[in-house]
Amino acid sequence: MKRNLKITIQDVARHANVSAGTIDRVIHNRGKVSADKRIKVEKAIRELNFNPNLLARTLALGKNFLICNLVPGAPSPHHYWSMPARGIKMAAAQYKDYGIITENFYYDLFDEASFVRQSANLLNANPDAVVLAPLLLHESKLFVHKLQNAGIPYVFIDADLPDEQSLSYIGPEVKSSAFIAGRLLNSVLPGKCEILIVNMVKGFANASALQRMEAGFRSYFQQNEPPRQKPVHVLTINSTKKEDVFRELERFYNEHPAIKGVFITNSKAFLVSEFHALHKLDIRLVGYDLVEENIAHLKNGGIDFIISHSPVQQGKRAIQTLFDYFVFKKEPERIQHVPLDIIIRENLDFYIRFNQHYPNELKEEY
Amino acid sequence: MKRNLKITIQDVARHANVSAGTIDRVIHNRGKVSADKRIKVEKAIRELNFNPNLLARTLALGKNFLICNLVPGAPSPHHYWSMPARGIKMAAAQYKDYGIITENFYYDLFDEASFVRQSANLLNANPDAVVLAPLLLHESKLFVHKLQNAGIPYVFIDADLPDEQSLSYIGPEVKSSAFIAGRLLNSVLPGKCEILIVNMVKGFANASALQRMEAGFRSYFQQNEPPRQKPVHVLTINSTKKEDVFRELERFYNEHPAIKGVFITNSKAFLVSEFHALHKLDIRLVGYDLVEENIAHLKNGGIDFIISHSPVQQGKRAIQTLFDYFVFKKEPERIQHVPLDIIIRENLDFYIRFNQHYPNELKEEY
DNA sequence: AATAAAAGTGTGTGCGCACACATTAAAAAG
DNA sequence: CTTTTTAATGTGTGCGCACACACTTTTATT
Repeated sequence: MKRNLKITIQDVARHANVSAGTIDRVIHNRGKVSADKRIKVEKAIRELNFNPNLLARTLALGKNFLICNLVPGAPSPHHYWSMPARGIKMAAAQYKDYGIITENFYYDLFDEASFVRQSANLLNANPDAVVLAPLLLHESKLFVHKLQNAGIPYVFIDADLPDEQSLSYIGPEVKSSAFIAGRLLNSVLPGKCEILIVNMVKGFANASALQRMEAGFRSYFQQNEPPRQKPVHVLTINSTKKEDVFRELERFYNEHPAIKGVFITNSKAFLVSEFHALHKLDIRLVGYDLVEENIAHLKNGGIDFIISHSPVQQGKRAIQTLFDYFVFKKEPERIQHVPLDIIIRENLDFYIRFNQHYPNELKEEY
Repeated sequence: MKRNLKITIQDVARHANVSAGTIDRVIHNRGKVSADKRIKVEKAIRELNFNPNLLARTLALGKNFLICNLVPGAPSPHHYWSMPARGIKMAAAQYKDYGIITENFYYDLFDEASFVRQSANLLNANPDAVVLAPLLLHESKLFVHKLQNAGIPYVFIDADLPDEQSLSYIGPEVKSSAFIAGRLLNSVLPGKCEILIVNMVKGFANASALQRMEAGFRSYFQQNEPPRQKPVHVLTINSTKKEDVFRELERFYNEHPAIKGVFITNSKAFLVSEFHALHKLDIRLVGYDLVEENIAHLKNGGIDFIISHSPVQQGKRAIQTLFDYFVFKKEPERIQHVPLDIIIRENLDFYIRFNQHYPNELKEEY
């Protein structure tokens, strides 16, 4: 516990034989500074390795930035969308003293009207930046254009709209992700069998992402090295309700008894796993997202692999990106692909513990 | 960009009809405060949801904490130990304004004397806390006891000494890690073949960790579900030099031609991969750590899986943990196991980009 | 040469907090 | 009922910075 030995503006001022104000002018190249003093100051800054104290700066500025998040609501704390929300919350806590304020607006994935409503509410809040999960294609585009007109910067998480002018996209490269799913699935499959992709969609969520996923997955089985080259079927179910899924699976499996591996393109792999358990089917499963139910089925062996797109990190990084953008004026990378984490029973617990439950969860006590 | 709407001590003071000084006394329960005022103040704090501004607090306190790190030196920027160092640097940059100062002391993994020397230097620096990679068992214990006597808290990264009183251990659970290695290796192996564990050790680094690794790895093959149950050999090479390794491998493979899978317990899997390439051997490989050479061999297919213990995160988390400990007086968890990340060719790039090269790398410009 | 207008520079205040100090009220001692 | 002691409370300063303002030089204008 030592006393401060930091270089301050005053130190630089003394060293350059000018006043603090001049240092300030040089740093922000505001106002008039004579050439010789400017040079002296720059020299002093270099020599002393002066680095402005971000704390003091933030305090003095007293500026606040309002970041509004428009993401799907999470019906329960174990729902997928509670994870990005958690990441956002963590980052918000971390940066709150720096003037970052966040406000969440939740919409219902299956209710376009709710998106429209909430996006209007969001605009009313007059944000400085927006974090958006653009899962409803059409509505998202309209909304984004409004942001564009209002000059409000925005970042996408989870899904990208490559044609739009977002500051950044933070999320997976779904094609590679699905390719990996193929590789993992194949590694636990016998040489000869058939494979199924299961889509569950209500409405027209993000059809293009689904297509890229399918393409990525298929491309693994189209290469004919070792024992790949398996028939790949697709089953699309217009619901995520258990009874609907079970009915459709039953029908499909009856017609295709050679299916030995299934790839589920959303976070509902556990439903398929339940079905397999019920009918004592020995079928291997790869799915997405570490939601509570998938965790359970990973543990009991019903699911072989889960690919996780670090949803918590996505939320966190979105806020960090905007923070850097505002405070450091740092232009972010247009695309920030998240890791494609391979989760199996054995590394599950470590992953969850380290990534989800980590601190900085605001401490209000002292 | 809004003006501040934060609750300050002054707000609380007005609301409770007392002066700022009294609020301060209540918050830090320092000095004398009458019962009724204390209650009023506490009520006001609750009602206004007052939260002290960490920035202002840090600024006012002007305290500095010196964290000294004693870790192996990295001969090149792609060496394994440059990664924890990077994490430390990142976290140090993040927290520098909060008064966290870090200083690094590097020792040579294969030179006990260097450890002793550097640990003495470190103590001279009079640190408030220490981050230690206790890879030299004996010397580390001696050193840690000195810290203990001096009342200096410390955390371990990468390896644990469970008997010591460290604030926290941040690193892998090696047994599970090796078990996963077994599972992954087996997934790319034919039903019938033999398996090899390769240890490369100079001196007696951390024999116990090696043993736990072996045990974890073996335990996978001792379960007799599907097609496990393979003979597991061990080859220990007292060197990491290419010629030594090649010679030993050649000798061993001649005697054991049925080897089809190898598990390398340190970060030198690429050496074995090179050997395989040279002799056109079709042998599958699992190893540790995303060092540059392993990355290359993952890409060219010579290595099938790399398990990564998030070395960058380890360094980062170590500093974060100490920061929370000092600033928030938060007692950390004794064990913080890092994720056991499974890296294959296809998720490699995403992993590296996202985890290693992320910003907050100090900005020294203006 | 006298004045006006820039250009260049220094000073002072406040951000929210911690802490030393000054002040006042109440209790103990005489 | 004073005087001391002690408990209770208020005030003022500084942390490092940004920014408004006042001030002093130059330079341009007539």
